[in-house]
Amino acid sequence: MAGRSSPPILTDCFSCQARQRTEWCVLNEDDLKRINDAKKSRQCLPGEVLYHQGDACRGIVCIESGMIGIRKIDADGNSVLLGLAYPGDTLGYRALLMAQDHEVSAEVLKKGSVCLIGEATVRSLLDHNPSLGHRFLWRAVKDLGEAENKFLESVTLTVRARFAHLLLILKDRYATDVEDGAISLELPLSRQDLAAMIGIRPETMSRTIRQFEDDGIAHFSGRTVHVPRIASLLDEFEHEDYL
Amino acid sequence: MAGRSSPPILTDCFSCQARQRTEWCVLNEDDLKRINDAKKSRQCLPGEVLYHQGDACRGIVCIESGMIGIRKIDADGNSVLLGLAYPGDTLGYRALLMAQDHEVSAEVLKKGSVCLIGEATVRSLLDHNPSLGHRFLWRAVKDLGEAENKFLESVTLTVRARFAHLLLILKDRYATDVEDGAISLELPLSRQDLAAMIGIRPETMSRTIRQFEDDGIAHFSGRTVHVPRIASLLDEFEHEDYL
DNA sequence: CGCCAGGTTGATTTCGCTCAAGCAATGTGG
DNA sequence: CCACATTGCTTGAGCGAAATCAACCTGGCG
Repeated sequence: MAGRSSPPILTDCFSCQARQRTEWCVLNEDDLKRINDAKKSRQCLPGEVLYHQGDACRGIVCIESGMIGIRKIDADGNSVLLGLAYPGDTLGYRALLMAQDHEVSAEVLKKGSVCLIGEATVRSLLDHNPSLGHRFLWRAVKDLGEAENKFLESVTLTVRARFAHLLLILKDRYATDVEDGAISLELPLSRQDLAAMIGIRPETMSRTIRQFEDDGIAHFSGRTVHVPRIASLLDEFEHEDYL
Repeated sequence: MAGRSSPPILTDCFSCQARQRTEWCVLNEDDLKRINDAKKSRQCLPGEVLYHQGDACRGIVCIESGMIGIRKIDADGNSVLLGLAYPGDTLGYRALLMAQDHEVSAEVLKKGSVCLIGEATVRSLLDHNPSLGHRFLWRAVKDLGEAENKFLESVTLTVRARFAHLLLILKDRYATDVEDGAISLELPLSRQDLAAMIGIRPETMSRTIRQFEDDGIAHFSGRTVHVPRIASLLDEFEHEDYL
């Protein structure tokens, strides 16, 4: 499914809606022009892989629209979704900075468009614009904190608790409808991808969803979830065992 | 055990052995003088806590000698050792950059000396010396990669495999004696801290060590370990199930 | 229509946690 | 100096959560 190359499109950094949210918002007119000239935009479709784990890093990817999944696969073929990336996020900066191959894959989950910016351009901008480096530093530090939390959770919390937490996180972005304590959300992910996000097997995901149904914590129908009481998710998440 | 404040000592950044390995190696004479004047050095003893999870961040800590453990504790009291820090490592930069409280504790594991550098000094140096920011960026990106690997391992590998990997990592620093495939190492950690590093219970650590003994993979006596064949550790680590 | 990927469900197993006891080394106060 | 806590480590018994193996059931899609 991957690899069918999509048509290039015309996008303009100056009018890019996502730019405000990116690390690039600190660029001045000149720098913005440089990046605008150097970048290549293109559409991308679900299933497409922007870069594979192990690929040489040729530059970075800036998401204008759509959704990208960051996936990591170990030697035994276990696949884990390390995170989701949205418009304004910049991908691949880590491999670029470490000057090594990509350690993760970036896979399109929802159709959208991305811009590719070559290694040389990025390096030159970084060298000559300190505040750009600061933004990336800030970003890396934030990601680092989240990664450490995930490790902590994976070794201390049960699957139920981790799934509850995942739903709480997805809520912030996907809650379509909120009324005093009750929410409903449209998940952007398949069941297997949900499973991959908390590092469990698809079967276990199914069963955990079943449990939440039976316990009245949430109702699942396709990719839409209805949670009558957000508080119950919080209970599951933090109140591991309330005795 | 914590909190008995140790005597300040005199240390000079210019002659600091650890500096070559730090982010600060990019400082010029002037900056080095500023940091040298602003810093406060002191000895620290095992058990002492340099800063607690939840403390406000007042600056950063630079390790001149000794060993520091980075610990994170969740709401239920589960303690995990996220990493070890050595001479040349700089701690607390994350809380400082994010301008928030420390998310982890830094606990002295081996006697040594550290330098404390105030928030204002660090910020001013960062603002006015771009390459310092680049060094920290590089460092954060490296830590991020490691953190993600730990998450991946925790959800895919067995305890045996994770422990084998931990030994392989400790080997690089603590292998006291190597002869064609056989090594012996002096662990810097108690059993419970070893357990905390891979997110398991002390009892499980005991049993895993027992297994390694029984399988002839390693021999443990106190804190010294003898591994007749390093290859067997590698097998445990990557060859999860070879059938 | 057959095929296949995604999802659910059931039966079974296994790995690691919990609870509990015991033990050696160390410390501590009378 | 001994009686005693205390702390770190080990071991056992039992349990429970999640993985594994396997069947089956959809809903697209050629």
